[in-house]
Amino acid sequence: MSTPLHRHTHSDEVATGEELHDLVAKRLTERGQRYTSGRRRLIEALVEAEHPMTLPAIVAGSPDVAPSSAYRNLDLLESAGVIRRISSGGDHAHFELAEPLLHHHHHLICVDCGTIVDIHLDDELEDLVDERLSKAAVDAGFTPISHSLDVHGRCPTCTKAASV
Amino acid sequence: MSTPLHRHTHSDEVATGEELHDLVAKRLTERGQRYTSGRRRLIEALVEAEHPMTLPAIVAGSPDVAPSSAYRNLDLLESAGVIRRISSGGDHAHFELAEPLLHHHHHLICVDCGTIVDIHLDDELEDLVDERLSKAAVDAGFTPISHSLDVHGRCPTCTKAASV
DNA sequence: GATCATATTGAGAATGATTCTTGTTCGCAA
DNA sequence: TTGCGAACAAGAATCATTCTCAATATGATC
Repeated sequence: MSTPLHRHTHSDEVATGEELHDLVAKRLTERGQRYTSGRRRLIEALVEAEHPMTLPAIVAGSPDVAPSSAYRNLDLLESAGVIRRISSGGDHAHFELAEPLLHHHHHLICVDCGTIVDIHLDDELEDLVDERLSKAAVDAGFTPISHSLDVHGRCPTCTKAASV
Repeated sequence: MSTPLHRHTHSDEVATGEELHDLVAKRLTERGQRYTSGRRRLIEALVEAEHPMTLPAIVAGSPDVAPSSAYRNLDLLESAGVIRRISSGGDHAHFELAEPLLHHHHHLICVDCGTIVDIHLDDELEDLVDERLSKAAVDAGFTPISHSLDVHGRCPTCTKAASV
């Protein structure tokens, strides 16, 4: 027995533009919470960046976002399932849009500077990995929710810097 | 082109007992550092636990280890490649023995309590994943070093607690 | 559109994990 | 032994994160 950890989303299923914000609003409303302008600015920062960002980076790029609110709202958006926290990249956690808003994908993480870049695996391999991991989890008594697959290495910039 | 990220280790290649400590000592000596009793206590705690541990857990279990020394030495052992830091599990980072001292493996991480349990995939799948990830990394200009594969879910205890 | 109850905000204080500092101790080599 | 540098431990300092609370914005209801 092995329940799939996720359903692969295809290009046309990923929300974009106003549609994306509607989906976020819906998620929050369902939980009795509001999609305020502050929260929207956080989501917009993540959409525009097109790669996972740290909290300081988001705050630095959006002058109207107070740090204390950023911490609070990033937590809230995470527990609403709208964004995802990635803890492996260096000092700070990185945030990205969660799966219905973005394709299922994995990460290249630079061990030197912490930069994170998205990568995709083909569906076939993804399904295989998914199935095996679910099985292993269930065998250990765990209830699987999702999986993450990271490659640790050096980004182009740090690779050059290291070879000097 | 895709360089393997790691070589699979087999049972008989994993160092145990005194052999393991010799290997750690060698790694440190190569870097002009000593394998002191304090550092040895940390390694022993990780060997005995048989699963990744947080720093507070290690300190709590080894009365003679001062927190400030634990931080310092865990960092040092990590940069010597003897232990590995896992950042995804809850508030605190977890530590485990690094690969030549332990088989290549992956983790089940409880989203509620942060507990981490090791799992293994068969070599065939492992090689396939490895190859595809390396290719993706190289295509993006990254120099791959290792990969990690985590399943996020609920441990048996927290699964029960959640269903009440 | 005015009012109300409540969710949300943001500035700064409080917390708490991690890192630094310092004087002391230890380990290795001569 | 003796000496030198590495390593140690206790506590101070730092800094990211969380908490507090008065002010504000929001959406529902009239």
